[in-house]
Amino acid sequence: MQTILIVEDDKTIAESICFILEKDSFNCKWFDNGSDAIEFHKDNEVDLILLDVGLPDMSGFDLLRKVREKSNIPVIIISARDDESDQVLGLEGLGANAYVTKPLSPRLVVAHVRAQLRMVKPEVKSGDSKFSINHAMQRVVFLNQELTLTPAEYKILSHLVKNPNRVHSREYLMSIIWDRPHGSDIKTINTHIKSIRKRLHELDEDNEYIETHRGIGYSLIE
Amino acid sequence: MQTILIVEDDKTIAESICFILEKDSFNCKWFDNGSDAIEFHKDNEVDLILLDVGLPDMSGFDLLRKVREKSNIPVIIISARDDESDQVLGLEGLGANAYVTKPLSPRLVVAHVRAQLRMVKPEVKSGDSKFSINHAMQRVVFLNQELTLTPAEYKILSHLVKNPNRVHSREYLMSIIWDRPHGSDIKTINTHIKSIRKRLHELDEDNEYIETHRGIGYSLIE
DNA sequence: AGTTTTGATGAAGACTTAATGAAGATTCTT
DNA sequence: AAGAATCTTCATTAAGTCTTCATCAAAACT
Repeated sequence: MQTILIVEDDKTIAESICFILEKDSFNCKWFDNGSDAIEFHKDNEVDLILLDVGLPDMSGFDLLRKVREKSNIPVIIISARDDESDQVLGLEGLGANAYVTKPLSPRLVVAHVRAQLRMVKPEVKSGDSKFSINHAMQRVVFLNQELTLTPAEYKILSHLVKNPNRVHSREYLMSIIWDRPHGSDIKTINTHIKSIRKRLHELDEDNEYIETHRGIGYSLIE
Repeated sequence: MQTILIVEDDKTIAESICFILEKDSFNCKWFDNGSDAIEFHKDNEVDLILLDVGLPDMSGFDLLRKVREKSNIPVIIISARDDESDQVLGLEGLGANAYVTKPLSPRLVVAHVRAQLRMVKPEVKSGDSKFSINHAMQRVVFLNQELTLTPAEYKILSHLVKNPNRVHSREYLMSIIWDRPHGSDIKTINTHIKSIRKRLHELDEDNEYIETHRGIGYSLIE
């Protein structure tokens, strides 16, 4: 599932956008200020940012600048001002991907979100991976065998399989296990990874499929 | 050079947009009607389409539909109507990538064009740098090989790669390694640079990519 | 040339982070 | 409520990484 980060201080707007996004099966994360959003973006996997430039604590442009230091994900700027120089600055100077002006309907925002994401993930490659997912059975298939996994293991591994060759932070993997915030130790992930590795090694003891990225998290290599 | 196809029946607008695009070294091709544009698109390599939906001979939406039958290139819709359902139809239903409404300045249009093209070619290989960054894997790619780096090394090198040909002070590089102030010796950087150099020399022993600037810091040369 | 400053180098030790095995807590099932 | 499965925590061990230090080399300055 793709995660949309929405940075918007107007609660009503944020909520209605989130509502539609979540109905469209996006994972939506809302912040009403810039610094929390940056913090979240640092540790988590975010696929797109919806950014209101009028924030209480910092300019949306500053936030965008900070985000762009680290990543190239699509950013859609939402602005109350129809000011052209702002638009040019955002799009060209700071590397935003789209610029929409208020008033706007949530429906329209989602249309923009989809338009951007369509570009990023053009083809879902179903190559010759040793993994596949039997979604109906909640099973991960590895080397043509169905793995017996616990619910938490399934959630983690199926996510890794859907997004291989990509580092996933422990924080993010935690958020996959639970729907709601849950104050437990981040090291729990280590233990789950350990048991997933054990299961994989039962079928293929020669290869290591899950790679550790010290200080960050794990990735599945194809 | 990239070719932009502009479909717009207002000659003044088209010309001023073309003017700026060509100044920005795009190749710009203008049509004032849909059918000629489709004809051209069929036989030629086009990188982006700027499309006015109010055309004399056919609806811009029909044109978009026809284009989408065979290609996924970015399409920016220009519309005089600020009608929301049109926007949603264009973006979501027909797969446009952006939607801008008149009145608009050529400058702004070009900003949108650039924003779209940036996505298609995510890492601008400006010149053929031997470095690029695989952000998803938290790896620096050097001579098409992924480097195995420690967290500190990754932070330093990826920053150098993003800002090449530019001297970075040790103090600044320190601040990149840690989020919070950390009272350790500035010479630590020397050691990190040493190990980065070692890793680079394993793949290319003949060239020195990191230059020392006595009394200041280091830079990466392309 | 000699002195001083600054950087490079290699290696040791401190520190941080992850893997592991096992025990306790929780949840689910029967 | 008992039992099984699963999740989380904890202590220990292992591995990897960062920093420091001593020494050597290079450049800059007198």
